[in-house]
Amino acid sequence: MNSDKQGYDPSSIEQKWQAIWEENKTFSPDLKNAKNPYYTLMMFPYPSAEGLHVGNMYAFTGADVHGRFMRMKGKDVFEPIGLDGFGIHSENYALKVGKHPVEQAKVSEKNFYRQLRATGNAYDWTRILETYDPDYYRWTQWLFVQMFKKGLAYRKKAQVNWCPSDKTVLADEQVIDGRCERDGSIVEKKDLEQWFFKITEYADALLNGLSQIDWPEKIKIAQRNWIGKKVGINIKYKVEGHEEIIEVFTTRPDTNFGATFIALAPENPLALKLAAGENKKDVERYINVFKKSTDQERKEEGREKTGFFTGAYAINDLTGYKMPIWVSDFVLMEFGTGAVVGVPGHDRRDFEFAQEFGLEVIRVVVGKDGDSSPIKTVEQVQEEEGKMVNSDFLNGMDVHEATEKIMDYMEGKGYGKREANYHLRDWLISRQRYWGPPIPMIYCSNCAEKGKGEREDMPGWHSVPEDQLPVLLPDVEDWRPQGEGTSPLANHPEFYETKCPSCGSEAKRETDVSDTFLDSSWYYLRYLSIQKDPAFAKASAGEGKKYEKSTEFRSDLMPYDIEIVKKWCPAKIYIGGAEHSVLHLLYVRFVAMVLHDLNSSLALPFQEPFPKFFAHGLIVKDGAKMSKSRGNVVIPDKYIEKFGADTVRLYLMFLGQFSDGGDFRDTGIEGMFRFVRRIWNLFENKKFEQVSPETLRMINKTVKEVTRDIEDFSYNTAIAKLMEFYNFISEESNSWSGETAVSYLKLFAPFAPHVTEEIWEKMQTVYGLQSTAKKAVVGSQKAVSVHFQPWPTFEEKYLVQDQVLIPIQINGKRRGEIVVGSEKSEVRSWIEEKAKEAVRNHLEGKEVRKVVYVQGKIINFVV
RNA sequence: GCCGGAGUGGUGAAACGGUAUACACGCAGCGUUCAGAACGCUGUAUCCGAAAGGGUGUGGAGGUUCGAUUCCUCUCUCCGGCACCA
Repeated sequence: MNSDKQGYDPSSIEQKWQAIWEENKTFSPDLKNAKNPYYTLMMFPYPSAEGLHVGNMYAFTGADVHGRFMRMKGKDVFEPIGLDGFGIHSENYALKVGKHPVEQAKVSEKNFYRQLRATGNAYDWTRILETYDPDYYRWTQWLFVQMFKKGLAYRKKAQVNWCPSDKTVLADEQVIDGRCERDGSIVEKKDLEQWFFKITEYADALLNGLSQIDWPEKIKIAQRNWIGKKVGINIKYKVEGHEEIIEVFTTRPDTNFGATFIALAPENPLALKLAAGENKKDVERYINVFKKSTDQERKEEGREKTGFFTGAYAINDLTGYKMPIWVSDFVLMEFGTGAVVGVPGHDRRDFEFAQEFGLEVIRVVVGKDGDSSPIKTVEQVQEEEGKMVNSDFLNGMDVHEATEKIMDYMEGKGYGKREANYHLRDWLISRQRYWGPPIPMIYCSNCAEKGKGEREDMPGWHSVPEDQLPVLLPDVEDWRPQGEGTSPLANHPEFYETKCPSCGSEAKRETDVSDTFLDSSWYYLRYLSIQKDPAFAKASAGEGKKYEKSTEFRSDLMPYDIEIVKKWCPAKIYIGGAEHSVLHLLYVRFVAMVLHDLNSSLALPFQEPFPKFFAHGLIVKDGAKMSKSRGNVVIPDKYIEKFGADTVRLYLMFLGQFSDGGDFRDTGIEGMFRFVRRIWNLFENKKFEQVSPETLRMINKTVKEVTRDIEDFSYNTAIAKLMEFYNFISEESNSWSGETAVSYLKLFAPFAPHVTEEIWEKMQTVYGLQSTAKKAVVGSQKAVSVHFQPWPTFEEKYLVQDQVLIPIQINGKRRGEIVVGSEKSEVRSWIEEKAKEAVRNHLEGKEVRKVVYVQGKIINFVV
């Protein structure tokens, strides 16, 4: 082989093509007229920290390969990108580097877009968006207003999660093991009045929708668990000597004949009401200690049960048993009714509690082990299936049957009512921070006094009229978090002082901002609706009236172009990380469902925005997720500079399965660079000739396999097959034709878009292959690009080999092989004879009892 | 504790129930070179053997099958998610 090595210069090639693509709007589809819309969406990045890291690049490249492939398959691919730049991530980074978030956003934006351009992804650069752009967050606020108008946004004083270092409240989804999702500080409880979204109203819809979408099972399971629907019964118990009724939720009413106590959550108001005399003091003290504790302390592993007796008793109607009523912190106020009925024989926690305080244990179920003795140890606690005992009319039934029977019975007697409970809580949406969209609400005390308001159930509250949006985030100097349960904006009368939209009197704006996850809950709709046409911009600035006459969509009047949305949505594929399984991926579904239920022309025609989701793997470094605090963030820039984006893309995609991710190390990246350069040299040096049958077979095989692998997101094996073809064709003795070269180049194009584009161009001008290159018309420009060429096809007839290798096994062990003409492989008896001969020495003295022959594949002798 | 996923060469990793280790990295030898870099060629699971050849091998133990990395049961280890949710 010729050892020419100077030719390939990635940086000049890549810069050249990135500029050409962007200038010609090569990858900006005509959203209105596209014939085969294919919306491929990638989760947009948080542009915080020091820049795009290789983990981001890995994810984005994988998504881009898919998009490029679909484009060559004839789809009009829309592949947008933007920045999720509002929110605590970015603000915390600004805090760290001591810069104003507005300033930092400008720096990050520039840097991220530079990096994103350098990766060579086929983004539509005419439709980028940033969540902190008033043109965007205006509509995030609009979304909030819709939530309010539909009764889905409300205020509630509640004990909420408070992160002391971020100095804001957090949603349940953002608390992991009692710690803040972002910085790991222990979350405290705080009584604050906050804005919530009623995601619980969509709990069943969110649950049921899961069965209709093509998502990884583990994400569906995570969402199912998070929603946590439990079907059971609310049972009412009378309290001896009191008017009060205690209501408990249970999924195991079948065991109710074994109920021996009641436990109340410390927050349950009944606890203090029922406690009397000496007991009252203890209960009060217990509740006070509880209030000061953190969730972390309360839920600590293996902690002994604590609690106090209130002195009161509830009556179990089934048995007449006087159940002592206790208060204990193992009972959660947020779940069910904040009270449980204790059946210590058949619930571990109840047993532990009963042991601690000497309460009676009654067995009512006998399990598989047949143990029917009194339950004395934790190991004996019977939580599984079994047969009922000591339970009157339930005796002998299995637990499932008994559960239905007893619920029917209780409902009939009026003791209780069937009920479903959910783990899912309403979405706490307000944040006491600066860097987010101000919540577009106004509170008027004048209206409040009169009991008036936009909504009957929320006197005094009005949403900001839609034509007054956005409520601009003011550029203030004291933007740092306060820590007093208010946002920095609460110090700015010039921001919050306003007039009531209803009565006109002095009123106050909400000063909290909304959660970052609201920003990202609808961005896919805005991508489709961005208008950056200069004529339009002028018109919307009041300098022209051209647009007013038309009924066309205007991005300054509407959040999204519903006609375009109908054409392109739901997105064909959504690609992103699985770490958002119960955060973003739940919220985005919820918001789509709400928008689907809008009572306006903007109502979405679908409920599930992403019928197909692909979860890419995570790139870690030294076994740990990349993060600034660990100091293991790898930025791709220096690798791109040294080897070119094509090499880095290939290298990342070759690491392993796209769904697996992996540990990043740069050993081997040079090997990939050598491969790209070899391809370059191959096209420079190898002459096109008559194609041989072997080459024809090889290229057809490669087309077949690479196509299948890309369809399966098995990029690493696709690249391996491209290498195999190279190894084959680089042999001096194997010739190729221009047509073969074209096919090969196309297969390579999604992975290495720049070098293939350069070679493609040369093939037309220098190598004189004009005829094979079809011109692609893109936008208003004519672009001749390999990325718009039809994907190569293969024909089965070329895949047939005239010689086949048949391995010979004896008792399943490989002992030899024969090479036969493929037409001969059909003749079983002949193959059998040949094979026997080939492994004669192994068969000597043995009796062949059975022969298994899989035509053209393998032959096995059983001896 | 519960629910997922994964354990294959020195390394990243391949294998519709049919030749285990494709492809690459690394390493070794050779060629090219004054020399190095780069490039090219050859070899590279492991054990016995000079070789031919043979034995053993996909975390471990069983099972189904003519044949198992692949399917089933049990078990160990690692990684992710959830967790005092009644």
